[in-house]
Amino acid sequence: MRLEEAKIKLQPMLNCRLGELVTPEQMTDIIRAKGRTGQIIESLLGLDSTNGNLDFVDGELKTNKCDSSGNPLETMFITQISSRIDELLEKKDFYETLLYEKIRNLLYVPICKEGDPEDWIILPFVHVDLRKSEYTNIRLQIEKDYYYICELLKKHIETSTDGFIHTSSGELIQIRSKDSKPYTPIYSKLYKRNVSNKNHAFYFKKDFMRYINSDRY
DNA sequence: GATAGCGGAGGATCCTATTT
DNA sequence: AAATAGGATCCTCCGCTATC
Repeated sequence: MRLEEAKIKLQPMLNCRLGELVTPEQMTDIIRAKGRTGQIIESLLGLDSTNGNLDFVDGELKTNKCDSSGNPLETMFITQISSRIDELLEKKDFYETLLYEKIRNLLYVPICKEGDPEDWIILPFVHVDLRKSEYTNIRLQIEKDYYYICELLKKHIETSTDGFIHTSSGELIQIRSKDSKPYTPIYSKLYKRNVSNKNHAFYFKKDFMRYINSDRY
């Protein structure tokens, strides 16, 4: 499925309560299973999830917890880094990274999660295509953030007391821990040792969502 | 050739300490 | 006291290997 097709399918669901769209059974455990809402949206769109790294053939879907005005209440997960740590430490070209592939063409769907799950609302989405000229500034800022974060990671590995990486932030994106027990340590071939006892991931900071919200559909 | 089960990627949010 | 930063944690899905 292409991203544009998903926009059309999503259109009638905007401003709908979750209770109107799915059964109570589908909402079971939705609080504890943090990613459930995202998976529900995927299934409502009819995504087959057999698409390699991306949700769409040409882009990615992200949902995030918001208040009723669409203000983001959390940072937004992008992708884990454990298997690609050395690419980052070598400052691989931004446009060749999985990070860029994941965020290049993004359908951002804020979900207002005030009240009971059946009353949660799918808010109007934002389509962020970083290749378009209107997003040039944001793209360049993220590129800048990326190289800066790569530098911070190296600095942490070489100078922190535990020799591990720690939260590394730019203006719009950051890397911080992301794992569950049992942890997956991050091993660097470059340094020939573990550079973290648990996995980490790229996240969008809230400022990214605030920025793109200014042109919500 | 099936099926179980394990590990890592993917769906995210929660919690506590620190800063403002 | 409220907001942000930094770290921790939760569930699901899927592919690969081990085992049937």
